[in-house]
Formats: sequence, C-alpha cells, structure tokens
Amino acid sequence: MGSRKKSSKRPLRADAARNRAAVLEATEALLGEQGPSLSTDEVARRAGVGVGTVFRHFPTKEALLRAVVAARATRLTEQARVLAGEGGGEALFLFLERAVEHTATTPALIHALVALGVDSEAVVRDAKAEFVAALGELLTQAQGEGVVRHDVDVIDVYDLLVALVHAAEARGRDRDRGRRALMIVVDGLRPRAPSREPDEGPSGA
Amino acid sequence: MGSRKKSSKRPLRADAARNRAAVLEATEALLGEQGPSLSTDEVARRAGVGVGTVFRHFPTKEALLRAVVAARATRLTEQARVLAGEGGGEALFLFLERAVEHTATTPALIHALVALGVDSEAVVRDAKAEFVAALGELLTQAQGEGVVRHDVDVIDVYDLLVALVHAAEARGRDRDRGRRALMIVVDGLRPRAPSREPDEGPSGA
DNA sequence: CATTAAGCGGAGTCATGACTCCGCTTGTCA
DNA sequence: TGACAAGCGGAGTCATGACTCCGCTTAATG
Repeated sequence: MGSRKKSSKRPLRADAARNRAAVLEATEALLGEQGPSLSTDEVARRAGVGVGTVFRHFPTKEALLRAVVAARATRLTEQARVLAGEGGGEALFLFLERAVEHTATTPALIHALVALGVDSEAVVRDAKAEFVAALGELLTQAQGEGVVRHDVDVIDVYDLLVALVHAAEARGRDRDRGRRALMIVVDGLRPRAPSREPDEGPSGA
Repeated sequence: MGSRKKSSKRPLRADAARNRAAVLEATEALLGEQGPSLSTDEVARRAGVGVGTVFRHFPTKEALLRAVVAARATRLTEQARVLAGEGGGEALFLFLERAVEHTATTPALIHALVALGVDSEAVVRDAKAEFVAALGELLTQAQGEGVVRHDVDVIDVYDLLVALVHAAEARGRDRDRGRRALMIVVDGLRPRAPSREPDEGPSGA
C-alpha cells in the first residue's frame, strides 16, 4: 500500500525517525558482517529498539534489506554525479575505485541485492536505474575524451563494477588486491592505442 | 574423475556409492537454483533418498556444500590441466571463457564457497590450491608467449575469474553479456601496445 | 499541565529446517 | 542360499528466526 518513504506521509515523530535511521544503519552493518541471512532480532538489538519497531517501519525483512540496498545505491549515485560534475575523462575510473573500495568496506551489499532478485521491486529498481544513469554520464564523458573505448556500454561497466565488488567481498577486504584487479579492468576499458579510433574488440564479437 | 571417496575408508557398498553421487548431484543442482540456503530435506527428495542417507554421507549441511564446491573445483582443475597440456598462449583465455560460461550455468557455487568461509577446511583448501596451481600453469604459458603482461600474478587472474563468475550469477545467465565483460578483462590482461606512454603505467600508485 | 494517539518493547506464535534414532532392507560373501 | 552388517528411510526433536499482539510510554499540542 501507500507505506512509501518519508515523502507523502505525515511527518514521523522525532523519536520514530531516529529509530528508523538506527534500524537502517544497524542493518547495513550486519549485512556487511553476516550477509543477507542476518536476523531481524539482532538488527533490533543492535539498533537499540524492540523487534516490533523494526517491523513497524519495514513490513518484512526483505523490505528492510531492499531499503538498505536502495539507500546505498542512492548514495553511490550522488557520488557519481559529483564526480561527473567535476568533469574529466578519468572521473569514471576514480568513481570505480571509490565504489569498489567503499563497498568492500561494507560488503555483502550487492550480494544481498542479488539474493533478493534485484529488479523485482520499485524502490530498488528505481534506485538502480538512477545509478546506471549516473554511471552512464561518467562513461560518456570518458569516451568523449577518448579515455575509454567506444565499444563498451553502461551495462558493461555496471557488470564489471558488480564483478569487482563481489570479488572484493569474496576475498575479504584486501585493499591492495582489489586495486590490482581494478587496475586490470580499467586497462581493459582503455582504448588499445593512445590516439587511435577503436574499430573492434580484439577477439571478434 | 568420480573418485571422490575418502582414500582412508573401506570401499563403499555399490548402492551407497550411487546414493552418495546422487546426493552430490542434487545438491549441486539446488545450489544453482537456490543458493546456499537450499534445504537438506529437498536435497534428499531430489536425490531420491531419505534425509538420513544425506547425513550419513555428509555429517553436516556445510560439509555437504564443501564437498560439492571441492568437486567442482577439481573438475575445473582438470579442464585447466588439459588446456595447459594442449599448450598455446591463448589457452588461458579459452579456459577463462569456459569456466565463466560453465559456472554461469550452475551459479551460486563460488557464492556458496564465499558464504562458507572458503579456506577454513582442508577439502576445499586443497582443491582450491590445486586449482590455483593449474591456473598458474596456464598463466605462465601465456606470459611466456607474451600474450599476457608480466605484472599480473595467479591471484590476480583468480580474483578476476571469481569476479566474472559472480557477476554472471548476479545478472542471470545472459551469455552475451558475460562474454563482453570477459572480453574487456582479457584485454586488460594483454600487454599494452608497445608505443604506449609510460605515464599511465599498470602499477598505479 | 492534561490529553491523546503515535510509537514502543518484547513475550509469544508458528513455520522452517538441520540433524537424530532406530527398526527395516539389501548388498556381499562364504 | 543364509547370515549379517552396511546402509536405508523418514518420523520426530529441537533450535532458530520471521512476524504479531497488546498494554505501556512519550512526543506533540493546546
């Protein structure tokens, strides 16, 4: 029903808003530590509220996870927009680096996203669409400056980002390793020769 | 292949061996469909045996999952060895392609591996070590022929493989997309064009 | 203050799922 | 073929975890 976010609803009581935020925060932390199998009871405990409160704000555990994921995506979108605004072809790479590093700190997020069947729900779908759009800006910019080959699209970049984040999570939070993997991927995104027009992928397709 | 029995044990009765195999197979299938949260009861049902049988062969659900993952890793190792034997610098790329494609068919495997805390148990650790070794052979060959740059190591390749597999799983089994991502990564692994300026060196600081 | 309902906590319910137990079945071997 | 242990099935146990219910607390407002 109409239980959407803070918009279109009567303003929450001050403590309610505080609790809601605490729940989201606790969930994000637990998601990082235990993955999507975290228990709602523990969310409540960590947020310093009762279980009832958790379920008043989010009707199901799944909704809760979605909210967290959507919030995260939105934050990433904002970062991407800022970097895009600052301009520069390398902005895309900078963003990828930050995203990977940041998400590796709070892993299991995209993980969770996958486990939930990402695109099935409006909150998440919208947040993801926004994110992809912002990523697209960065990509277009980078391609405009000849820093990224022209035969890749946003989805490629998105896929690779997801891949890197996953790998970071799988590996633990070894920062250096993550950087190396990213570096290789970034090199794969660059045009083959410095000032040549990219005509094709090296192995067909 | 197929010799997954413990070497220190007496030979299994024929039906027992059959059941064990059926359980492993059913588990691998379910792992692909539902991820590591599959239920042991359903494993039993799908394998056409009773729950008791499942637990006689594998003391816990976790052990069962480990066995599946280890078996999978072993199979991949064999593939890698075959390709390495056939030689050729491109063998590594060919292997990566096959591995990604195959694993995308039965996703959630490395996923599970992660969820289990991979390296904590001998069966899996050994299988993984073997796998990495085989991957190393392919890499050395590729580097020897100048097809892959010299500043990447096995762990890099392993990380990237894990990343690609994860991404494939995350996305569903879109074969074409998987191939595109792989292509980009492969390009990142190839040596830069000789005329490239050194200011953008691979060992990014 | 007093009033009031939004919001809270957490014991309790119910479903699920890992694992056990034990009497029955069946492969194996003489 | 008979003897017997290896192996089997699946009902039953117990822990866990999502979600509900309802009497109490407290922010908001006049």
